[in-house]
Amino acid sequence: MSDNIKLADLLLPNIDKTPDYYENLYPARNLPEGARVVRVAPSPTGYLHLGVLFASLVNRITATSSGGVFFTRIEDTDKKREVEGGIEDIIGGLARFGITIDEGFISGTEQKGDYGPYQQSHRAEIYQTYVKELIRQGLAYPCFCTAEELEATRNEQEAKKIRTGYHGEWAKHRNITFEEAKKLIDEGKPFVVRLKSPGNEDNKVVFEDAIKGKIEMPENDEDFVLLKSDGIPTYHFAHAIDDHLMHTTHVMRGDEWISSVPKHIQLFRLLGFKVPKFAHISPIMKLDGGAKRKISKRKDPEAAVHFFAEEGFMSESVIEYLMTIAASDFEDWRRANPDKSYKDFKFNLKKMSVSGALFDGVKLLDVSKNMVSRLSSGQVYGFVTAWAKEFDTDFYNILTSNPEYSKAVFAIDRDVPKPRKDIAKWNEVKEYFSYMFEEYYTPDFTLPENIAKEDAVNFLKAYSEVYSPEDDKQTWFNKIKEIAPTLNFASETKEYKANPEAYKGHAGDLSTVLRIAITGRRNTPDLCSIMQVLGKDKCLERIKNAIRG
RNA sequence: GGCCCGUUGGUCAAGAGGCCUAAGACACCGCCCUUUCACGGCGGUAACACGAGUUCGAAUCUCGUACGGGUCACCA
Repeated sequence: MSDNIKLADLLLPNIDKTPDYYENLYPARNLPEGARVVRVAPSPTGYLHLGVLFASLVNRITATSSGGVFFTRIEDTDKKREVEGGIEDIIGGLARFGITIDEGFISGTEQKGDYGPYQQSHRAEIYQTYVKELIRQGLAYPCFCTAEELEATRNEQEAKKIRTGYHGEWAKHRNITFEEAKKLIDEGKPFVVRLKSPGNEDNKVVFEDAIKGKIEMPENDEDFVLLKSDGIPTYHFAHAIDDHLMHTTHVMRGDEWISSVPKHIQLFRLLGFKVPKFAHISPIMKLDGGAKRKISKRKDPEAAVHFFAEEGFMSESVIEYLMTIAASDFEDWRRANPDKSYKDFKFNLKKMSVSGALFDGVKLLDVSKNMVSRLSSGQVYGFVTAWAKEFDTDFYNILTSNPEYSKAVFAIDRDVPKPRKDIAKWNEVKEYFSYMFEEYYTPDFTLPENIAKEDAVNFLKAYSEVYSPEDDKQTWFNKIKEIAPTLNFASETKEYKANPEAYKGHAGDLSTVLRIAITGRRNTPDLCSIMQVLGKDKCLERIKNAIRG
């Protein structure tokens, strides 16, 4: 028996399977030509982050566009950083944003698919089987260095201005013998398994990134860690094994991984795996002071996707906005296909930006206003109450105490050919329609400077005589026009503009008076509709109060 | 610092040697429409980081500089 094989048995005595076992267990997928198998592999270290949502979206539409598969995999190899409920938060969050998952974790607790388990902490035996094979082939070895020793090596390298890391002559245990290893093991010394890298820094590894194009980097010569001392793999190793066994065709992830690609390619080749295609997604940036930087969980509220729910953004609006960042041709497509789902958009990785986009909250607002404007009053009622139930129970109780009235309020200037585009998110609704609810209404009969108080009062008196809650828009305005001349106001705006000295104002000014009396504001949606919804009693009462001053 | 990547108006971006006197969207400004405000329509301000080179011709190719970003763990 060779030393390598003895070493492998010494290090991993309980592993009795061989890679062949798993190769047979997870056969190639039966998919049509061109179908892409992609995944998002979050680590449950916190809540769903905007960047993860974005990467998931890009993966999702890539799978959809190619008739492929999108799966999730939980990368929980770092138990120290794990957060309770993290899986549920992330996977559940994706679901709430309408990102459908074909395979892997489909909720916080359920997984489906033939290539699982989809959680790295449950795949230890698989990883160890492959590591054992690498050791047998002399491509991996145990390293007994302590954190202190590694630190000392680093300091020495820095002092000598040499490239830091565990490589070449600095790789202390690279040529450890079976006997030496056995002795240390018998002493109970912990160890990690490192790759015995055959790479040479002077060689170049070239790969074609589906987003960034051709990238050339020095070959990896670092004997990086494959298996940590707890027997769990590092990201690099788990990535190679999992994406091979799960038959991922395109690895699409954040571009912070680019610098690790030489390690990954080396691993795939050494293991005899087909190297997948890589697509590195640029991060969403944020302006901080004058500097652009990657959006950060710690500093930016909008980094946590939960922020958007609290603000009352529809998840569809956030997705729609993210699509405009993801694909430069998406907005053109949207104009041509206003009613289609973004899922019908033919996504092309080539249309992704090579550099990171600044998160533009103003643009999100615009996108969102357009989305909201397309909703019916019933839909708005559903969304607003769902939002208020969680974030504004007072408002929720008022809305649901009289659903028909609430819906009528939301129907104002809505269920019409050209709906208004005023509301972007649900937390604006209460303020926007505050005058429609007695609980929130604040009377304020402050008139514009060009209208005399006396005229306003006289107008309101005259108007309350002829007012009828049954009036349609035309009749409603005609009544104002009829009163206008009696107060020396022009009935028609054009008359007034042609001869402004002859009048005190025009009918439009009088409607403003009425508007202020009814709503306490100068600007509102259609006043006639507002008065119809408010009803006769309230209108008359508010007019009366205004007259009284 | 080493190694990668990037740099077109305030923002997102089109652009792959002549079609660029550089598209479109958001934002901003003006006008029109209009009972207010929105909507809508029309118009406007505003950009190829800098310097060399290749070429008849460069936003597009090459090199350098500057600036920005990423990465250098038993974290992902």
